[in-house]
Amino acid sequence: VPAALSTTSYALLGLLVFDAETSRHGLTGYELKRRADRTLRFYWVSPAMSQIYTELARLGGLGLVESRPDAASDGPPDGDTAPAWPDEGSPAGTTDAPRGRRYRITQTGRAALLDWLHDSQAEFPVLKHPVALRLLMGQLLDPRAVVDLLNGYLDRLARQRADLETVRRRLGDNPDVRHPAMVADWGLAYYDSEAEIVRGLMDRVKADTRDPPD
Amino acid sequence: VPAALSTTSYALLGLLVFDAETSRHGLTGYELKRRADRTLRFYWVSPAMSQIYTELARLGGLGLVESRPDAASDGPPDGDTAPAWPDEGSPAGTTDAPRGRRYRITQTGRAALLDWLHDSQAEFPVLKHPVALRLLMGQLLDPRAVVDLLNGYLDRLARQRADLETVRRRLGDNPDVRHPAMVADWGLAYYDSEAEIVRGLMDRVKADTRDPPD
DNA sequence: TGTAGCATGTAAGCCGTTACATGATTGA
DNA sequence: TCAATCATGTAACGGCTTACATGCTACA
Repeated sequence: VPAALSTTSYALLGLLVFDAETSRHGLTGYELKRRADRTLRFYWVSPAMSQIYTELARLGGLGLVESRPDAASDGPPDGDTAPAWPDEGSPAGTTDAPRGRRYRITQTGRAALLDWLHDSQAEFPVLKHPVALRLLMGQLLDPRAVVDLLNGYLDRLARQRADLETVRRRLGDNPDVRHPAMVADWGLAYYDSEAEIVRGLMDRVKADTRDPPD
Repeated sequence: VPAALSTTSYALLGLLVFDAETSRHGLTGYELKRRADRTLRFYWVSPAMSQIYTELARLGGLGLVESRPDAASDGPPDGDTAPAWPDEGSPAGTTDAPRGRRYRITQTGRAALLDWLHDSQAEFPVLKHPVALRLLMGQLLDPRAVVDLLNGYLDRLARQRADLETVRRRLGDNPDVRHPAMVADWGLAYYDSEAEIVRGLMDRVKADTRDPPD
């Protein structure tokens, strides 16, 4: 029954849940950031490092995540024997100089995430589209500048799509990541549609240039 | 050569430019808000009233907009005779109780907007998509809940599309608003594509439910 | 030896929201 | 006369970014 969290908090909890299902050590803030860069950024945002740490501190305060000093950074790749979750106060003498902290979602955190997934009406997406915004004022520009604007966008779009494609390939058809794969496909289809629309708009601009020179 | 402005500032300047080309009185903060609600919100955001006023004050301070007290609120619809831009210090005695302020873009403002349109590389759009974010964690949910989520989104999408369609209709094929019309068409195509993608995803979720029950 | 990556944090500040306060005008 | 709309603003605060500060490890 925690106080209201931001959507970004839940997004991070989501990343931690995924990790919990595939490993036992938890994630450092740094790793969390990289995961956010890999997937979250396409559908939400990838928070700044500094925000990740503040967020982690907040979630920790609420008991939604727990953290331990990271002593076990790459010991031998033992299957089972190593302590997966070392205790806070490590036995006296072992000054292992822990290099960081590893965070795991707690049961409470899991419950909070589930609550959010269930009873919160998902808000309508917010799109901040600088290209569309500029096109809106296209009559202030030379048609060539408008075409350049749209071409620039197509380039970025292609690069973004390629990045997402890489992510998608890594997911493969593993049923464990069926939903992430669906969302990646969504993103790819979105980029494709966007590119097609923009190409259409470019044609329109070019046609307007030939026919009625304003 | 003004200090850096936020994109939202330029968006408001854009609305003021449009107004300047079709009227001579300028806009009140309130009217600006309504225009933002009509178009800006689909591709950017519609700022809160309070922000519009603060933004207007800032732009005024930079000399990018000018404002006058609003005395001429709907006099007779005279074509030409009425003073379109009353002086600040109105003649002594006329205590017309100006109900507000009307803002117009200045030449400097226009130049700043043009500069921005020309030499700023348009950033890549930012999409904050709560539905995609939730779908990402779909394995934590009952497939039925996932379908509900997507259905809810389809509903909202249809409503949003209808709103934008209304806007689009008003623009018609008037060449003066060719670019706003293009952007509206872009939005409509985007909503259509989004709906199609989501329907596809729903089918996938349903198929997954029938075949491998996880 | 130095650069890149790993790792964590604090401080300042911007952008934007909600809540609050105020008051005039219009029309049912 | 009451509600809705027009109209303008201030205050508090949340979320997030950039800039800054620190230090370790791996490797070329």
